[in-house]
Amino acid sequence: MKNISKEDYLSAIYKLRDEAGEIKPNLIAENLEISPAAVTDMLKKLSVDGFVQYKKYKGIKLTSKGEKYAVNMIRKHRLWETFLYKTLNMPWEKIHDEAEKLEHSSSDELVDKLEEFLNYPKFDPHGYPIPDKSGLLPKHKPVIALSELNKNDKGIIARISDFKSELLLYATRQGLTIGQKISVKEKLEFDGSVLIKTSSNEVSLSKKIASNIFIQKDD
Amino acid sequence: MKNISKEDYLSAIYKLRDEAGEIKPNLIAENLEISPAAVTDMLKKLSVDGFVQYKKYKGIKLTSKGEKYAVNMIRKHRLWETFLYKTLNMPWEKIHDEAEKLEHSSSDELVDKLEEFLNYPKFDPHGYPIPDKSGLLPKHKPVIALSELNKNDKGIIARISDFKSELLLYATRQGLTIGQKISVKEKLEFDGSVLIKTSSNEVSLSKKIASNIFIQKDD
DNA sequence: ATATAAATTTAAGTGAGCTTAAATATTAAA
DNA sequence: TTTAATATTTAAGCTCACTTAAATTTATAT
Repeated sequence: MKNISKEDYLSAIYKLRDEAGEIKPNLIAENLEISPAAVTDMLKKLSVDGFVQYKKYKGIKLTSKGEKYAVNMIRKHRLWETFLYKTLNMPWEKIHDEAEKLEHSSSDELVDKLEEFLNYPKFDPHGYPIPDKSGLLPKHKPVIALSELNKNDKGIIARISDFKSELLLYATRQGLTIGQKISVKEKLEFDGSVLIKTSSNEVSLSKKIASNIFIQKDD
Repeated sequence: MKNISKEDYLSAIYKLRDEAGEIKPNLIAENLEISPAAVTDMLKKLSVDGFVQYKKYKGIKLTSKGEKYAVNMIRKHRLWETFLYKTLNMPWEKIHDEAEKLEHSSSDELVDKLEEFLNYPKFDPHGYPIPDKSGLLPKHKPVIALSELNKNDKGIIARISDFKSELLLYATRQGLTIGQKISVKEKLEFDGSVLIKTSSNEVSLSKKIASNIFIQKDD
């Protein structure tokens, strides 16, 4: 039995909205690896507590209270990731899970001090923007999933989804890192997989993998 | 309803043995601020899991498995305290509670890296020894509670109990810090309170407070 | 438009870790 | 050594965040 807290629901909703746009209970369930029924349960509570707007079978939306709460969790998460990676030199693919735990165990005051110590970083090691104390995200150029690029498009890798360490390990082994220049050599209609060229070699990626790698496109 | 985990029980038992010698269920209950009945409950579980030796109405003892576990938690706690104090400059009296949360949310691997980053500190900010990776405590001169000293005894403050932030704040305001030289000017039979002299001034302390300050005595 | 599939909610039930109140064992005092 | 006080354990019950299974609503495909 997992013991996912309200905090996790709020972060998950926040992130899913960013990625998927609309938020469905099933998506949350998948994301947190719990049953859909548990999600329904919790949505009712979050609604009563004023964190989400929720109508049965209808949409889910963070209230401004919920939004604030979620952004703060995300902030903690990304600052901890940065600390683990930059300061402690922990491996890329392990910091997400570790930060996931730490974010629930640190006060705002602690995290503010941590931010100061890290010298106010703007992006975490996976390329995600870090909200500041007041919840504002740093300005950054728009990014687009690699799976959405077309043949001959070029750009640099700006972000790689961090929720699956397997993906990160794989990316590293293929030489795909944040900041790396890439171009799309080919895109298969058949299964949506793409062949891309990095500075050092060529890599073929499935559509699913490509959809978790985000590019800052050259214009 | 508090959600104290097994980890807390084991740390508490470990610390109480160090301080009080014998371990009574009631003491654990007080320490964790839960009912004695909850302690009985948990002791049974810890016993089944092989962390403590426990016989109804008889003593409580950590098994070597429980001991190992507890020392590891203490290690995490003290390293986090050191980090919060030295690296993040958090105030003395706040780091205990903060570390209490972090210790449950960090893997052994993370804490080993943290130790390395901190350059293998031997004592935490309150003067407690930090166990190394294999569970060994650094060698250190014996300490004795200030309440046990007699008139004209001299020594230096080696350790101050960290479980009550109020005590730490008070100590700081009185100029009592780790490493400070002190001597006992007077000790009242009446209530056990002591009058001590520091480098800068004279302070009167109740017996209770004096029993939470530990001295490395001059011989 | 209707049948089928998929998503969501409801209902009933579980285990962990607590609570209070009552019962029992141990310790201390008369 | 009996009695009273204190400590500990048992018993019953609560809440939380889950689960599975069944019921219901919504979406999709023919």
